[in-house]
Amino acid sequence: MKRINIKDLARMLSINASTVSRALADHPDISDATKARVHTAAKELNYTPNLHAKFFRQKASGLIAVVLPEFNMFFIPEMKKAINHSLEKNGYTLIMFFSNNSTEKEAEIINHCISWVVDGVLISMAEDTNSLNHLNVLRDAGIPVVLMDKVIENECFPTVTIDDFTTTFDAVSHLIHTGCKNILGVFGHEGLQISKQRFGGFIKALTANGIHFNANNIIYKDANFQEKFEKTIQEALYDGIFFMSDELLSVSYPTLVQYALYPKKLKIIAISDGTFPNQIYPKADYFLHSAYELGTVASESLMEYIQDKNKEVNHFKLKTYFKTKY
Amino acid sequence: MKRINIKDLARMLSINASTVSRALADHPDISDATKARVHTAAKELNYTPNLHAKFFRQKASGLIAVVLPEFNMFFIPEMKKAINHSLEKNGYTLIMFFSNNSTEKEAEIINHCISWVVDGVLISMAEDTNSLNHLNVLRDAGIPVVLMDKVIENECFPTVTIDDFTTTFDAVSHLIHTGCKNILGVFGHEGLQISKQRFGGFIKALTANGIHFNANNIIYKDANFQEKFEKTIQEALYDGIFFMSDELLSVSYPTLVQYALYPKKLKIIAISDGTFPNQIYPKADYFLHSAYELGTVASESLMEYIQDKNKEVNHFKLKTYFKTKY
DNA sequence: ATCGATTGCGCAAACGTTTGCTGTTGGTAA
DNA sequence: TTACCAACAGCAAACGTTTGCGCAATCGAT
Repeated sequence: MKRINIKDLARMLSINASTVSRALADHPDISDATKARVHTAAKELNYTPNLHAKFFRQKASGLIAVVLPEFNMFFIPEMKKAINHSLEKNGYTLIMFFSNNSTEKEAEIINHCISWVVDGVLISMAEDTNSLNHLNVLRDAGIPVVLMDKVIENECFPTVTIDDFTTTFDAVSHLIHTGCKNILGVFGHEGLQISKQRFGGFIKALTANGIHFNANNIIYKDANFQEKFEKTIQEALYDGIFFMSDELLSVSYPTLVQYALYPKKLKIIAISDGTFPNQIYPKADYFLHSAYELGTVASESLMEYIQDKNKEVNHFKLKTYFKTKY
Repeated sequence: MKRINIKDLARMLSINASTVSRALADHPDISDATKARVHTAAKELNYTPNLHAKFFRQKASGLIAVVLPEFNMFFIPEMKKAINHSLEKNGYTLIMFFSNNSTEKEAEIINHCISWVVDGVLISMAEDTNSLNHLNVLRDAGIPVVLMDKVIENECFPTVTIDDFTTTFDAVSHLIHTGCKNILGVFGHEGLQISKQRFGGFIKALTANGIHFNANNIIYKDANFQEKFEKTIQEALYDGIFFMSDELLSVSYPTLVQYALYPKKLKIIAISDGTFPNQIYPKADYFLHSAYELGTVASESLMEYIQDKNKEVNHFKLKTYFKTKY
């Protein structure tokens, strides 16, 4: 069945296409009577606008691209909800892209964003991305960008993150203050800036409390993390473990229970949005890194940059909250 | 900075826009020399095509819409990966929409798909959707649709699911054969067809094994599921629990451990893609409902319907596999 | 040398929508 | 009455890309 368009409607109502367009857009130039006629006809004939034609003509799409390293089960769903909520409120539509933690793919996607004529971009960087040069095309095209969560500190693009250093410092200090002396820090991909920041906080917490740090105190995520983790916890007698993320906690947890370490023999604390710590028992302590809050702040911030293209670049650090069981 | 388009390129190279277009598309009519000139110029000047103009002109977008009830942490990420993988292989691009389990929103999205000029739709229905009438607009527009996972059985639209009845029957039978006599079945939203199907298999398994069924043997998910579950497991002495999904297992699990029921006092089995059962210890038994396989089959099936619009409607039931710990 | 086929490119229309401008009414104030 | 303004709707161009068609030049076979 042929798809019906504005011209068809116009012909059938014996009015001009421009009138139909304006009527559908509730333009003040059009009388209520005409608007009513148009709307009923549109409903009747099941008219659906062609968005590509619309975006094409308007030279704007109302689309906001969200570029993420992976479609992770943790963090991402909540963050996406938050972003979507605040975008919809402002009349924008979200469109998601995944880089699969590949810098090249990330660069491709960014060019793709221009092809999509997006009005703004929210991005969380891939693991091994260590430069922001591939974002310059967006700046050149006048498309605002906000980096979030997995970012690279810089002068050009605004960022929204948690205070990685301080949060980790606080989390590890908490372990120490509750009696832990031999702490293992479990970190994400070594190249990530957030890993480095959090590692910094980790070290600082140890040294500030007079605990000597050595290589046994730390493990990074890599291809065969599970085995490495299993080996590690058998080698030394840890009394506390810090997990940099929900994901790391979730893959490590079964091993901890299997070796009867948790909850009896050691304490754990994580930086987490609270998902996994509440899916186990006893529930784990964590510093709440709210995915929802991060998504909200990042997208609202982006809205501001869209409205005021000259708004000065700033860097937002979200607060984190200590959450304990019960 | 002004965005550069095909006409700009054409002007600068003193050739026609159509030649540029064909050169970029690697059309055989264009000489290799010209193609080279065009490509280098395009790269040089950072040309990015305007997709909306392209899709608009072509009257096709290469877009496949995936409509899902929610951005769940279970199942969805894997399924999305599978779909994306097979779509990209075929030159299509995935675009996701979420209905938030609202039938109205679902209908909205479906109209939106037409506006997006998508070439096909993969859809998993919202909880309370009980008719497929809102899909007719797609059929009228000649856009192929494949229902997956959370479907409604029908004659018009192809479906891809697991064999809910049999899988549940097998899962519950497994509990019984390993000695369980008082089994609780935990099901999703009561309105969902998959809940009904799985419930059917549940009953059948009980009665086939001479176990009398009563209201205490079953609990459906609703707003305050957690409390209901907690109350339920205290009231009767279950020796086995069947969970219809990963999600239900994950929200129930802490309670089971808290009351020291799992793993000592009862067995559990779930229909799951294996995520959560492997995030706990001891790992839970489950019937593998492979999200990846479902995504793959559904999208490949959709490709076929796109290629052959007259392909007969069929209903695919995926096999499930029993998975035990270790 | 002739004819037909092929190669390489240009011309112009078309896709559906929006929007600046123009024009026609009818009403109101001077 | 004249002049002006508001309300409403039509005209036509424009957005960037693709594509059917046409045409000239070149090639190969006879």
